[in-house]
Amino acid sequence: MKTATRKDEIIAAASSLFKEKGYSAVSMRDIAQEMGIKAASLYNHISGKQEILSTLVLFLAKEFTRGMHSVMISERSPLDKIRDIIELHIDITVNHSEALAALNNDWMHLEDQDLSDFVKMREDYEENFRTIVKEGIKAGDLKPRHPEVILFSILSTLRTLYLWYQKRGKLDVNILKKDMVAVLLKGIV
Amino acid sequence: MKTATRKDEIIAAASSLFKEKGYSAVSMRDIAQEMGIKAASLYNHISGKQEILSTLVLFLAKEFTRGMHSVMISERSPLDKIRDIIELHIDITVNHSEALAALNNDWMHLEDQDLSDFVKMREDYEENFRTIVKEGIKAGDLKPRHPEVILFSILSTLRTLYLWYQKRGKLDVNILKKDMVAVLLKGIV
DNA sequence: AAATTAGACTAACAAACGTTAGTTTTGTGA
DNA sequence: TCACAAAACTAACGTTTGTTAGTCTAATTT
Repeated sequence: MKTATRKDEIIAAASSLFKEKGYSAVSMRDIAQEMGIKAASLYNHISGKQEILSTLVLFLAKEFTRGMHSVMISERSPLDKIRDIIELHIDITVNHSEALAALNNDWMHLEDQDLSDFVKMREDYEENFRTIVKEGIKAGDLKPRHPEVILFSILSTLRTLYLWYQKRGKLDVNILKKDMVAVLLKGIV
Repeated sequence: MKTATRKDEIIAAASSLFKEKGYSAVSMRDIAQEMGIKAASLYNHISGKQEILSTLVLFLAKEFTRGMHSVMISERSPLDKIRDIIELHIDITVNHSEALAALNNDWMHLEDQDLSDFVKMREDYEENFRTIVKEGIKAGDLKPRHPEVILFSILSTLRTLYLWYQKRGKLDVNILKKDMVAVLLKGIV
C-alpha cells in the first residue's frame, strides 16, 4: 500500500468534481481550489487537464478489461461467468465510485490515441459479454430471449450503480452482490 | 400537428449536440453552425443557452410526471402499474431520444427555480415508483426483495435505454416493450 | 407602393478558459 | 549551514465563451 502522491490527490479531487458537474464544466481553477492551491501550481504535478481525464478513464477501462479477461479464461459455466461479471462491476464500483462518473459520461472528451484505445476496450468488453450471453442461451442456462436486450439491461444497471451506491449509504458489499445477482438473473415477479 | 418554429429547430439542433458532447462542451457557436447561421442570430429566437436547456429538460420532466400521475390514479394492480411505467419510458424514449441525454446528464446545469423544480419532480417520481414497488411486494405480486434494489435496477435500465435505442437500429416499439417487460420482470434465467 | 416584421448579419464586449514563464517559499539531506 | 529539489506563488498570454448592440435584407402586410 504505497502512499498517495500529490498527483493522485489532484486526480482524486478532480474525480469528485467531474462526478458533480462533468469534465467540461470543471475548470483547472475549480480543481485547484478544491486542493487549496492556485491553478498554475497543478502543473508542477500534471501535464494538463487532459492527462487527468485520461489517467482516470483509462485506469478504469483497463481494470474492467482485466476483469473480463479473467472471467473469459475461466472454466466456469456461462451463468457463473455472468455472476462473476456482476461481482466485478460491484467490486470496482465500491472501490472507485468517484471515478466511474468520468468513465460513463466523459470518455468522449478523450483525445487521439486515448480515445480510440478506450473505444476499442469498450467495444471488446461488450462483445465478450455478448458472447457469454449467447453461450448461456445455447447451453440452456438462460431463457431464449434476444441477447441484446439481456446484455443491455444488465449492463446499464451495473454501469449506473455508482450513482446509487453512495446515495443509499454504502450498503454492505456482500449483501449488495447477493441482491443484485438475484434481481438481475431471476427477476422480481 | 403544428409546424416546427425556428425556436423548435434550434432546440432540436442543440439536443443532438448535447447528446454527443454534453451541455457544457457545446458552445452557442456550435449550435449556430449546426443551423447554418451565426451565433448572434440565435438570440432572435431564444433568450440564451440556459433557456435551451431548461425548455428541453423541463418538458421531458413534465412528460414523465404526467405519465406517472395517470399510472398512479389508475385502478390497476401494482404489477400492471410497473408494466405501464416501463411502457411510459419506452414511449418517451422512442419519441424524444435525442433530448433524453440532457435530462439524464445535464440537469445539474439548470439554475435557480428550474433546478429546484426539476429535482422536486425527479424525487417525487422516484418516490411514487417506490410506493408502487412496496405495494407490489405487500400484495404478493413481487418477490420480497429489497425495494430499493428493484427500483434501481428497473429505473437505471429504462433511463439509459435512449443510448441503445438508436445504436441498435430503432427496433419495433411493440416488440421492444414485450422483451423489456419480460426481461425486467421475469429475469433471464 | 409603403410600412412592418422576421431573421439574418458584423463587430465587439467582458469574463472565463487552459496554460506558460519566471519567482519565491518550504522542507530535506549533506 | 548550505545546497538542492519540490511545490507553491504572481502575472500574464492567447483563445474561447455567452451575450449585446446596431444594421441590413427579404418577405409579408397594409
